[in-house]
Amino acid sequence: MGRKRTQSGEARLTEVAKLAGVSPITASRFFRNPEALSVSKRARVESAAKELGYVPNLAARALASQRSEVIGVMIPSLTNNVFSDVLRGIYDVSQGSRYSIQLVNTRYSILQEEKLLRLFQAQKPAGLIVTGINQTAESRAVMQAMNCPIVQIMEIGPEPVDMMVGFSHYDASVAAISHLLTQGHTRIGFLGARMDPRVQRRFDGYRDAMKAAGLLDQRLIVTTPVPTSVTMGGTLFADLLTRVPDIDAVFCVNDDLALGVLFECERRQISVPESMAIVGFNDLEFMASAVPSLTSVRTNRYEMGRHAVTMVTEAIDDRRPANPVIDLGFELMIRQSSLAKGA
Amino acid sequence: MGRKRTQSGEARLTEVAKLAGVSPITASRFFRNPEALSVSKRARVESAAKELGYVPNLAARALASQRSEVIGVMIPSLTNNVFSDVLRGIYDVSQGSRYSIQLVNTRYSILQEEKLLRLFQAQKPAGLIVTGINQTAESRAVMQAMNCPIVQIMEIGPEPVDMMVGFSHYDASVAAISHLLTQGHTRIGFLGARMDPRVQRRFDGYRDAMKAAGLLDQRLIVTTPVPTSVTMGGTLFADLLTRVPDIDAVFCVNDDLALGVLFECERRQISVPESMAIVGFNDLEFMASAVPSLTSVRTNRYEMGRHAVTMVTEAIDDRRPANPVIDLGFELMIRQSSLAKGA
DNA sequence: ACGAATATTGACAGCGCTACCAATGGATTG
DNA sequence: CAATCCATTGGTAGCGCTGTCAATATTCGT
Repeated sequence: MGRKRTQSGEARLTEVAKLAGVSPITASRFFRNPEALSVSKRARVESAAKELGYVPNLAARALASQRSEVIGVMIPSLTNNVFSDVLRGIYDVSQGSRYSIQLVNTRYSILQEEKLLRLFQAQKPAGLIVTGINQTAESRAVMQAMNCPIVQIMEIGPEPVDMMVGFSHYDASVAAISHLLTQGHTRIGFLGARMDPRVQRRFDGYRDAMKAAGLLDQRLIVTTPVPTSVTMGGTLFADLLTRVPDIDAVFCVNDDLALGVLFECERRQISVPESMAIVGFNDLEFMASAVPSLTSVRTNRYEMGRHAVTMVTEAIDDRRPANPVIDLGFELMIRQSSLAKGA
Repeated sequence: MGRKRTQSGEARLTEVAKLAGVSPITASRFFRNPEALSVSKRARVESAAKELGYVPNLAARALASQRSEVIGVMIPSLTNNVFSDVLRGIYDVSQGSRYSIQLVNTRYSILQEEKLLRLFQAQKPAGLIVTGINQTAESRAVMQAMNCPIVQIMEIGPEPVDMMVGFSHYDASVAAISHLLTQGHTRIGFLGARMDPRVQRRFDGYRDAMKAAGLLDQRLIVTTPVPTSVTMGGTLFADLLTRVPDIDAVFCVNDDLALGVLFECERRQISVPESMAIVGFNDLEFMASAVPSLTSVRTNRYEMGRHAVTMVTEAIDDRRPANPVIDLGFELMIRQSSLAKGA
C-alpha cells in the first residue's frame, strides 16, 4: 500500500479540509492568511482543525513552501550570563509568535560561526540573529545569500549585514573611565578576559580615555584569553597589584571579574571604595546587592533579545525599521564601589 | 514550469547521484548507511557530494522518512545559572553528532510543558530531553506516544518515562543539614525561592533531617514563590532574622540566595561562619572564591547534559543503558562558611 | 558447476503541504 | 443590462528525499 504515513490519531491537512468541506489548499490558506477565506469557510476550517487536533507537519510545510518558520540564533556562549537575558528576550517574544528558535553555540569561534551559517543556509530559516559585527567575509557572503532578515546583536557598527541592535562598547567604556577620572582616580587598572571583539572594544575605550587624560600606562593593563570567571577576577587583580601596587581603581570588562576583585579586596583588606574603586560591565543582578554595591555599565540585554526577534518578524512582514541600526545605549549605574569618600 | 526549486548553487541529492552515476536512492543510502554501498560507489558519491557542496534538505528528509535528527530539549529557565552548564553539556555532545538541538523554555509551567510536548510530538524528534520528574499524566501520555527515546534530567525517581539522569535533591539536602548538625548548629534556617518540585525535595530533606534531630521549628523556614536572585537571598534572610534572631546557620536552596545571605551578613556585621554558617546548593563558580568561601552542594550539571544526549543517541542506535536511571550523585563542598571555629 | 544465500542497486510511489494558474461568483461602474 | 474588476476557491504539479519491493550481481557452500 506504499509509504508509512503519519501515525493514527494525527490529522493531516487533507482531513481537516474534508471535514470542513473545502479543498486542501483552502484549508492551507486558513493557516497562512485567514482573511483570504470567506467568514463561513474560515469558521468551518477552524472548527475542523480544532476537532481533529490538527498540528501542521512542519517538514512538509517547509519543503513545499521552500521556507520555514524557524529563526536561527547564534550566540558565542551558553554559560556567559550576559547571553541569558538576551535569550530570555528572544524566547519570550518568539513563543508568542508562529516562529520557533533554533539556537546554536559558536563557542566564540568565527570559523564555527561560518560552518553553522552554512548549515542554516541549507535550512532556509525565516530569519537569523547573529552575535556581534566581526563576521568573516565568507560568513557575510553566506548571510547575504540567505534571503532572509538578519539581525546582528550585542553591538553596533558602520556596516550592518542587514539590521543591528546593540550599543557601543567603546562609548560605554569611555563613560566608565570618565566617571573614575571625575572621581579623581589616576591609576586606573584594566582587567580583561577572553578578549573577544566586544571586550576589545571596551579596551579601546579605556585606552583612548586614559590616553586623552595623559594617564595611559601599559602596566595598568592585565588581560587573558582564558574564559572569564569570578575566580579569574581575583587572579588578574592580584597580578595587577603585584605589578602596580599604587593603582586606585580598576575597570573590569565584566561583572564576574568585578565580583572577583571585590572578594580579593576583602581578602587583602583593601577598603572599597576608599582605597580601590571597582567598576564592572553588564550590571548583572548581584552587582546592586554586593557590599559595597558595585558600579557597573548597565546593558539592555533582555530588550535586545526582544528587539532582535521583533525586527526579524517585522522584516518578514515587510515592516522594516526606518533605521536598520537600533542603538539601545547603556547606563552607568554608579554605586558605592566607585564613589569618592566625600560623595 | 511549476514549482520554485532550491536556489541556484544549491545541489540536490539527484544531482549528486547523477554526477556519481548512481540512482538517487543509492546516493541517499550513502548518507544513512555508507556500508550499504560498494566501495567504488561509495567513493563516487562522496566525491560528487563534496564537489557540489551538497547539504541535505532536512525538511525533505524529515518528511520522506517520517523522522528527524532533532533532539528536543525542554528546560524551565534560561536565566537560572543552573541550566547553563547542562546546556553546555548538551550542545557540546550534540555538536559532535548528526543531531541538532531544539531548545524550548517551559518557564516552570507544567501546562506550558504539556503544550510544548504536543508541538514536539508533531515534529517527530529523534529524541527528547525533559527537566524533572513531575510531568502531568497528560504529558506522560504524550511522551509515551512519541516513539523516541526520552531522558528526564535533573533528578531521579521511581518511575522513569523512559530514562533518567540526575541525583536525589532530598539526599543532598539531608547531607547538607547533617553537616551543619555535625558542626554543632541547632537553629538552622531554610531559605527557599520559586519552590519548584526540586526545591520542594530539598525542603523535604531539610525538614526530615531537622525532625530526626528533634530541631524542627516552622519559624526557621522562609520561602517565596518568586524567582530566585542574590537580592532575594538578602531579603529572605533579613526576614528570617527578624522572626528568629537566634539562628546560627542557614541552608539556602541555591547559591544565588547564599551569596545574598553573605552580603546581608556583611551589611549587618554578622561574622561568618563564627556567628552564622551558610550553605548553598549547586556550587556555582563564585562559591569557592567568595570571602569566606561558601559551602555548597556540588551537582554535576555539565556531565548531566552530556549524559542526556549520549543516552538519547545511543538509544536511537539500540544501545540502551543496562539501567535506565543514572544517578550522578552530588558532593558536599565544605568550605569556610560552614566550618566551626575550631575546624 | 550449480543452487542458495547475501549484497547491492534501482524503480516506483508518495510523505504532507503549498506555489501557481485558472475558474467562478459577486460587486461595482458606465 | 453588460462589462470589468476583485474576492474567493480549486486543480495540478511537485518541493527533495526515502520506504518498499523487486531485480541483479556476487559470494558461499555442496
